[in-house]
Parts: sequence; C-alpha cells; structure tokens
Amino acid sequence: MGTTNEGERPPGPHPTGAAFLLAQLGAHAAKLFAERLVELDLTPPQGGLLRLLAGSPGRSQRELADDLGMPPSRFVAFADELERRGLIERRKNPVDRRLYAVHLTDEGGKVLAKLRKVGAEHERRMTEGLSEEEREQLTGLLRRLADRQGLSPGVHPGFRSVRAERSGRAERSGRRAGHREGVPGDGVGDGGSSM
Amino acid sequence: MGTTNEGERPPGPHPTGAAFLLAQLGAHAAKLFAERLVELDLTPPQGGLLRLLAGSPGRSQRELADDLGMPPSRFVAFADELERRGLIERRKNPVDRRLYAVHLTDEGGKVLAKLRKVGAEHERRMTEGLSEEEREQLTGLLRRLADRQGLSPGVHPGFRSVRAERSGRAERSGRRAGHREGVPGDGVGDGGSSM
DNA sequence: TATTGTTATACTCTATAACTATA
DNA sequence: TATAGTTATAGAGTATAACAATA
Repeated sequence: MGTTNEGERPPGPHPTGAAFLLAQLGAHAAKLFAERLVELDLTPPQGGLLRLLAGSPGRSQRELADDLGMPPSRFVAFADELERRGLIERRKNPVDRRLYAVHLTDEGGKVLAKLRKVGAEHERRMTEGLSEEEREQLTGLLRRLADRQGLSPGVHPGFRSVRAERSGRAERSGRRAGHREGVPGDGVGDGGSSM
Repeated sequence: MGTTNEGERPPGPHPTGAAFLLAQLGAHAAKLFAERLVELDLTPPQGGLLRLLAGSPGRSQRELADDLGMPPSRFVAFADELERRGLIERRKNPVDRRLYAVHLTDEGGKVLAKLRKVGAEHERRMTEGLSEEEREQLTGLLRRLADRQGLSPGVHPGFRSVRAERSGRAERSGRRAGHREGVPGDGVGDGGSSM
C-alpha cells in the first residue's frame, strides 16, 4: 500500500462504505442548508419551528420544545427572538392559563413560503447529477433505510457545527405514540427541524 | 383543532426529499457510530486520527489538525490524551526541529484493528434490509453525489461533540516528559471502515 | 520574518436547577 | 402536589490570540 504523503489530501485508503458516505453527505447537506437559511436570517431550528407551526398551530411551548429536542428553558429565548421579529406570536390559552398557544403570524407565513422555496432548491442542489429515475431510486432506498432504522419522519437530531452566526441547535428526540393534526395548506419543501 | 395533542410525533406533512433523508440518516449514522466507539473509549475524531496515522504516519500536528478540521491549538490536548493512553507517539523531526512526527504505537494499531471491526459492523447495521445488489446500488449513487458535491474522501466535517466521558486534565505544567524514540514500521494496513 | 507547537484567555453555548403562577 | 413558563447560574467546549523555539 502506497503510503506516500505528498499533497494535502488525507492519504491512504479511505472508507468508502455506505455508512460513511451517508454521514459525510448528511453533514454536507445540513451545512449547505444552514448556509442557505442565512439568507432568510434563520437557523435550522428556527426554520423547523416555522414548519412545525404551519403543520399544527397553537401548541404549547413545552410540546414544541420537545419536538425540536430542546429543553423548555431554552425554548423561551428561542421563541422570544422569533416573536420579536414578528414571525410567531404567543396567545394565552383561556382554558388553562398556564399555557401559551404558539402561532405563526402572517409575516411568519411569508418567511415560511420562502423557506420552502429554499428547501426545494436545496433538494435539487443535493441531487444534481442524477437522472429523474436515479433520484427516485435513491430516495426510495433512503426511505427504506430510514424506516428500518426507526427514524420518524419530519424531525431529525441535528448536527451541530452549523454555526450560522446565530445560535440554536437541536438534539435528542422524545417520541411517543403517533397522532397527527391534519392542517391544510402545508406543502413543505424541505427542511427538518434542524437541517 | 385540538390544542393538546397526546401524540408527540410532529404533526403535519413532513419533508420527504432525498436531501432531508440524507441529513437524517447521516446524523443517525454518525450518532450510532459514536455510540459504538464508546466501547473502545474513543470519540469519532480520535478514531479518525488513528485511521489517518495508519494511512500516512509521521506527519506534523498541523497537517493532522487540518485534516481533522480542528485548530492546531486544540490538537495539542487532543493528542496529549491519546499519547497518554499509549495509542500514539510524537517523534521529533531531526531535520526540522520545530516539527513533531506523529505515529501510531503498537497499542494504537491494536485499537485501530478493533475500530475497523466496529466500522464493518456499523456498515452492516446501517444497510440492513437491503439486498446485496441494492447496497451496491445505493453506495454507487452516494459516491456519485459525494463526488459531485466535491466531498473529498476519507474525512468529513461532521465531527464534533461526543464527550470523552473521562477526562483527566487540569495539568497545568508542561508535560515535557521524555520522548521515547519509537520503533518504525507501523504495519497496519487499512481497510478504511472507520467513518 | 514565517512557521510549529504550545499555553492562556475569553467567549459561546448549553443544561440544571430554582422560582412564579396557575391548576 | 404537579405542570407551563421563566429566570439565573454554572459548566463544558471552543476559538482567538499571544508566546517561545526554530527555520
């Protein structure tokens, strides 16, 4: 095995398996997406919250924090920022006055629309070089793997290192039995809670 | 709509594109691999260094730090730990005495061998559910994407976090202990399955 | 003067644990 | 007593920059 070491590239044989490629491409995709989000002045978790609110408005901060994988204490400043920017709003729940109902504002809806556009572009950018058939082939295989690995759709534990100058991160996931809230008008281009 | 939904699964439509799946599966793969590495008392970057050293021994700390994507200042404590555990060693470069030549020790080679075994298992674990043909298909597609995205093989930037659980630091004094002249011949081939 | 290895400092980010107000 | 939201504190981890030795 030639272990000559001249250039800057990491020399020697490299891992080439699917697992490594997945990790590499996944980190790349997350990083690229985070960079695109900067245009909207959003971090991945922030984008994730907007998407979440579009899917099911009016939930409590604790629930949302759980979905985003952050402690409730951290969610406060997180939501403060977005509320200050007029993208979301807190409404007091009249029934249980301990709870807030978090909603998307009109402005938040506009930003979300842009977010989806960015997500769609990101999807194309990541799969460029593949034919339509190959793209479907790939997506199918990935979906099977994700299912096999028990990854629930919609949210994934975030990569860190996505320093888009603004803070924000997500990790950990608390899953429970499934039950969804069908809310119309949510196409969702792309963008996980933290991708 | 019911504000309080009992189910915790994020409601509403979810992103299903290849980009999202890549990020999700990539994070999952990295996390799973990191968990396996705990058995060897290694973090992903530590494993990465061992693999790097097997591929091309004797390089300078700066070079290695660059490959691992960490600032040279951080590499110092990073290497200190592995040297303390006897997995790597620093040898002074007689030609340019500013440089260290970092090498794998025999013990480090043994750990690397285990690391590769873990990597191979991880590869199987991540691709289970696919036929041999599908696995090759997937790997081929991923490799094309990685190439298209300009990702150089061997190292990826997803490294970070992953605490080393036990940290015996707080050594203010310089370590300046004797540098043992190591033995040449790190006969560790490479399989390259260490993410 | 430039570069390697190193140390020291400052800063960012985070979770943990109180504290309040409701229930 | 338990829970949602909040605040405050402390700790981990990081990069930045300064420094000494060598080129």
